Amino acid sequence: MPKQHNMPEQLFKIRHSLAHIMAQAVTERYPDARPTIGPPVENGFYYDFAVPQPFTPEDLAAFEQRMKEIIQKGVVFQRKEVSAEEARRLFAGNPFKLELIEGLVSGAGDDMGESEEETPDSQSAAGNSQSVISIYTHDTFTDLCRGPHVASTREINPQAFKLTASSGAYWRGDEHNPMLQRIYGVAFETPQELQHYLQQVEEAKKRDHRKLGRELEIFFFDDEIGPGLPLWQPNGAAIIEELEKLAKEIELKHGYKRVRTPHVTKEDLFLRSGHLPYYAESMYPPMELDDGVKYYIKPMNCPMHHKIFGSKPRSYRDLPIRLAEYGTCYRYEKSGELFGLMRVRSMQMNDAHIYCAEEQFEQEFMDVIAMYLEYFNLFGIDKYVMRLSTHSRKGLGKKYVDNESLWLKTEDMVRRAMQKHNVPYVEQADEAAFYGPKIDVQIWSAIGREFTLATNQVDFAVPARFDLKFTNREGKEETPLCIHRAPLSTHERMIGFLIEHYGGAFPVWLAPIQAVLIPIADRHIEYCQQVAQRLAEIGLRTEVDDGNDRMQNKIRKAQGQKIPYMLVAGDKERDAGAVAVRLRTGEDLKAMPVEQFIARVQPIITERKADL
RNA sequence: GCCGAUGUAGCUCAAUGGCAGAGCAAUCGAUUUGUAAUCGAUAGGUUACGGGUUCAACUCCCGUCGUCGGCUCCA
Repeated sequence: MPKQHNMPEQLFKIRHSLAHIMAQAVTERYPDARPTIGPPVENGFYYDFAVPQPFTPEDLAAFEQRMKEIIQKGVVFQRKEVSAEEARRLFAGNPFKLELIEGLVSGAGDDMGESEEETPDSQSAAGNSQSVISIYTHDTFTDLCRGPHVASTREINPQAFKLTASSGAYWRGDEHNPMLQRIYGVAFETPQELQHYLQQVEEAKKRDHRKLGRELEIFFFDDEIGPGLPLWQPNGAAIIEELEKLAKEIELKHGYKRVRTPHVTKEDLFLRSGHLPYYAESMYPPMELDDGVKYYIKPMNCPMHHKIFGSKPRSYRDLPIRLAEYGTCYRYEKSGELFGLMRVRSMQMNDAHIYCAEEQFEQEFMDVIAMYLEYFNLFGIDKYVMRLSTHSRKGLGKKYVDNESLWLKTEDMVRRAMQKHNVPYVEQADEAAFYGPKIDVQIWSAIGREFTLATNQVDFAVPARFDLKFTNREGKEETPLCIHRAPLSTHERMIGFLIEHYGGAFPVWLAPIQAVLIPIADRHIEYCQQVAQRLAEIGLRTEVDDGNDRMQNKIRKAQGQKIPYMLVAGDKERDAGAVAVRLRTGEDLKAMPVEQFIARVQPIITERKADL
């Protein structure tokens, strides 16, 4: 996603000006530091510096203090337009600024670090010759900048910002470029808004799936097993089972057939698919057998499914053919990219491949979109963005299959299908798969990191590499299109997301433990076990808390585990064949016969309702 | 992979070069309780791992591994 600057004008100016003030503080303390770019961003701002030594936490505290002093002086920001020569002279000691100036001169970009839209054809030369170079000066500091800025630092509340972090960042976001040091700040108009934001961040940390996953005993990582390789505890496995059950039901309804494929395969398969050598760095290294044949652990399932499609002659009458598998894949993600369950090295994908004729494409593609919406509606997921990810011309032959007309054609197919069915989406160039455009569903983790949850991809290239064919109406051989889709993402990312989405309080059908039986005294344990047995008969995941705690503490523990139903049983309930039902919301439904509880719960589970 | 921070009991955290501790969890005992913490006792550690400095290292230094915050990348 590009950085969106849809914040109010004044806030934009405050944040942008704070970035300049920070640059002043930094260059005062470290005259060797070379400021590069420093834009406002969501919730604040950052500035990247080229420095000989990375900043320390003490540096940040000192910068923040100095910034407050500068703000309190009430200095003004002054804009001045300069010629290219003057700009070059002013920033002669700063190669990064000089690069920016050359960019401005050639009309390629600005000091916000944003590249202009990649539309070389439509781009007239108009902006180039007359691009304005402006500088802003406040106090002792002058920066190359488009602006706008506050008129005076009196518009900035010195108590309404905070420097939060420093980290490395590559110049212009390219890992082949030198690494700069970035300082992040958060900033608002008032101290109250800052406090509110900081509190929100604290609240979000409580929903973090890494924290909840441990507390709720859903999954964990172990040093001896390896980074990015989660172990699913019984609670996590219960969630997985439910998701697979859901997927199988829905996919059956949508005409999918289930297949199973091996986890390892000869190198030849991935050479054929084109993943090797291109994708090799994201794959676990091969194992070489005695005869010198290399085998890889699969990073995706598609080539295997292609083989199944190609295993016999296909007629147009057979299409579309939809092959589904919860395939287990392994990807050697770079160590620094791992992130709890959201980014792992072993994963189980809600994968399927749909082979269809071109005239069937729209219906198949939209059926997948409908499936997404069906799932999202079920989970109550509404904070997502559907993104049409398209190719870029400069990536043709490198990141993307080199066939521009097919790209344009398939992108248009997707675009028209989405528009015709009124599904909102945004478009993002240069994010496509190497074999075709796709609809990605973007979501955000509790701490605000963006991920692709589900994906729906067009593949106009790989079926041909596998010589996939069907016989069309005219008796001629034709290559099918392939749709790769994963509406439920991978178990790992989906469950990571769902933990945060529900804050650990899963709907009953997904809850790892659906009801806990709480005996009031030891003499009620046996009765509780009988009830638990009965509940197990209808498929409820139940436990009896026969521990030595008092009932109150058992409730507290169940509450902490976010178990939907707490079923309390004492003398009265035992004698009446009843349980006293307490919901995790705190609501007390009082005693009811066990069969009445079952009658309440069963439809909630089978219909996968959100309520308790 | 890169930059930085960080790693103490299952979990959350103390101990700033001088005997490694607390709360929760666990185990045992007592209690038998009516809707968010009953009481007591016990056990739990080669302070991530490997080197080094020092009379003495959880503490200082170096390396490895993991984790966290970013960058890059992605289901």
